[in-house]
Formats: sequence, C-alpha cells, structure tokens
Amino acid sequence: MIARMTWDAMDDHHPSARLRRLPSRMLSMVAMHADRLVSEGLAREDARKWHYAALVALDEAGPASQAELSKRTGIYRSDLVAVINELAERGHVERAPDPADRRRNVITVTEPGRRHLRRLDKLITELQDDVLAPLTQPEREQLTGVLAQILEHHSRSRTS
Amino acid sequence: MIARMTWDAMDDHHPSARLRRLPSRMLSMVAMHADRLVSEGLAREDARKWHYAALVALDEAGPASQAELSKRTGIYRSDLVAVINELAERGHVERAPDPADRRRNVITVTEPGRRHLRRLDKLITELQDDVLAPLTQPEREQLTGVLAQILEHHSRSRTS
DNA sequence: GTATATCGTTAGTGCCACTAACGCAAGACG
DNA sequence: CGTCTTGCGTTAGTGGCACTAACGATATAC
Repeated sequence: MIARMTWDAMDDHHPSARLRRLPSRMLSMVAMHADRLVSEGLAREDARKWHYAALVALDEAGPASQAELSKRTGIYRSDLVAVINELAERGHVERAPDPADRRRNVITVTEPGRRHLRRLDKLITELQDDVLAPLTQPEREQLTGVLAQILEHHSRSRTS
Repeated sequence: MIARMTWDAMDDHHPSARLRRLPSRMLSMVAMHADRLVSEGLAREDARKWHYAALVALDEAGPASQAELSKRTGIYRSDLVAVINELAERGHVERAPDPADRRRNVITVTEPGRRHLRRLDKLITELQDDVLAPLTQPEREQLTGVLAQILEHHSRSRTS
C-alpha cells in the first residue's frame, strides 16, 4: 500500500568523497529524507503535504478561489483540483461557485477542517523536530536562515 | 525538448508565513532548485546526474560490477542498467563480462570517459557555486556541515 | 461585439525512487 | 554429486510529483 518504506539505496555503503560532500547532492538527500518523514507522518492522519499546504493557506488568508490558492501554496492549479476534491470528500473544505465571478469556485475551510488542521499543525511541528533532530537550536536557525537566503536569492534572480 | 524550464509555481506570490518557514518545505524547494540547476547544466554536456555519479564512483575506486556501483552511488541496480547503457553508447565506459564471476559485468572508465568526467567536474563545481551563490564561505561550510550531520544521524538511526 | 485573458478541469509527459520477478550463475552444505 | 540459497543483471511496472497543453465557460478590454 505505502510505497517507499525502505531506504536501502542510501544505507551503509561508502559513496566516494566527491559525491558525499557535494552540496546539491546533500541537499537532495536531506530533502528526500525530510519529505519521507513528513509524508509518512501525514499519511497517519490520512493527509498529504498538499492538503496541509492548502489548509494553511486558507486558514491564514481566508477563503479563496483555486487560482488564488494555487498562488499561495505553489501547487499547480491542475493538481489543486484533486487536492480540493480530497479535502472536500473528507469534509475539510467546501467548494462553492463564486456568485460574483462564475468562472471561480470559492474554497472555504469548514469547522472540522480547522480541527483537522490543528492536529496537522501539531504533527508537522513534531516532524520538523524529527528532521532536525541532531541539530542544536542555533544550528537549526542557521540552517533555516541560510535556506531562506538561497530561496530569496533565486526568486529575486528570476522575477524582475 | 527540455521540460521544466519554467518555474512559475514558486514565483512572486506570497505563501503564508507558516509555510514559508517550514524547514522541510524550504529544504525541498532549495533541493529542487539545486537539482534543476545541476540537471540543466549537465544537459548542456549531454549528461545526467547519474552519469556523473557513476563516473565519479568508477574514477575514485576503480572498475566495479554494477551491483558494487549501485552501492557506491546509491543508484538502484535496476536504474543503473540504463545509465551504463547510456555511458557505454557515448563511449565513456566499457561493460565486459567478469571472467571470474560470470554473473557480473565489469564496468571500466575509458580514456574519453575520464576526459568527459574532468569536464563534468569543472561544470559541477561551477554549478554548486550557482546554487550557493548568495552565501559567504563560512555560511557554505555551515550549511554543508549541518546537512552532513542530518544525513549522518539518519543513516545511523536506520543501520544497526 | 469581437478579441483576449482567466478559471476550473482533464489528460498527458517525463523523471525519479522504488518493487517484483525473471533467468542465470556461484557458493554452501550434506 | 545434487539441492538450496544467495547474488547478479535485466525487464517491467507503480506511484508521486513537477509541469504542459488544451478545453469550454465566463469575464474583461478594445
């Protein structure tokens, strides 16, 4: 049912020094690991990363159209369709046509959706902790600071 | 021909604070970005990440069977088949049956393969620089140090 | 009032991590 | 010797994700 439970490709072998210390490679391995932890954790609550992202975006900035939600979360509007379907099935959001613009749907978090989000928030916090487990608090801040810089830099270099 | 040239999903919108500072999310975004830079760079030399990984592993520890190579690089042995095919087509490695164990193939880097690798090494170094562009040297070392710690920690917790 | 842009949606592409199963060969052991 | 297990390369397939293309319907701009 759940794929990606094993992890053998990265186990106890001895990759060459050149590969082992390649920043881009380390980044993708750590990201992959983090992703797996998070996805498996969320699966225990019958949720996926995108569910969380969509709920957070709705919770923080209020009801929105799918296009707007896509911009807030970075989820492609084509993929968002399924995410909203799933959240609606579970009763966590409602999808209603926008009377003011009939091309749009207005997505709203329901009360159960909010409760669900609270659980997910807690879970996500724990999972972040698992990911960063070996790091001290200052190290964690260094890491997030540095990652933020990189993201900042690259979005700047792309948008005029 | 080359997919993933655009990047709009991550552009100039305003993700919620909760999402924006989520370490696992930052990691995957940065990793994705790095990966794209590297893949596009390597594509200019008609190579892929796996080609580089395999060549490095062969270069550093000498000829090896595919299984051995899979352990060195982390590439699944099923996926390695295609990688070796491609490298062999380009004349960068040779695949020969191992007389000592007829189940195995011995993969050897050719001289053109070594020259190719030298180009890739140079390119990869530049690309790492692009990825880490906004960071100072000490910050780069912090980042790689911290990433190494995380990888270390997680491989320890999986292997007895 | 016709061109143009936007919205939700469907379908599909290609890459990647990963699994399953195959035929074949080697090693272990009685 | 024969059987049993284990490791090898290979093929095929799964599922997720990032991403593109194109559609009908509606809104906006000229």
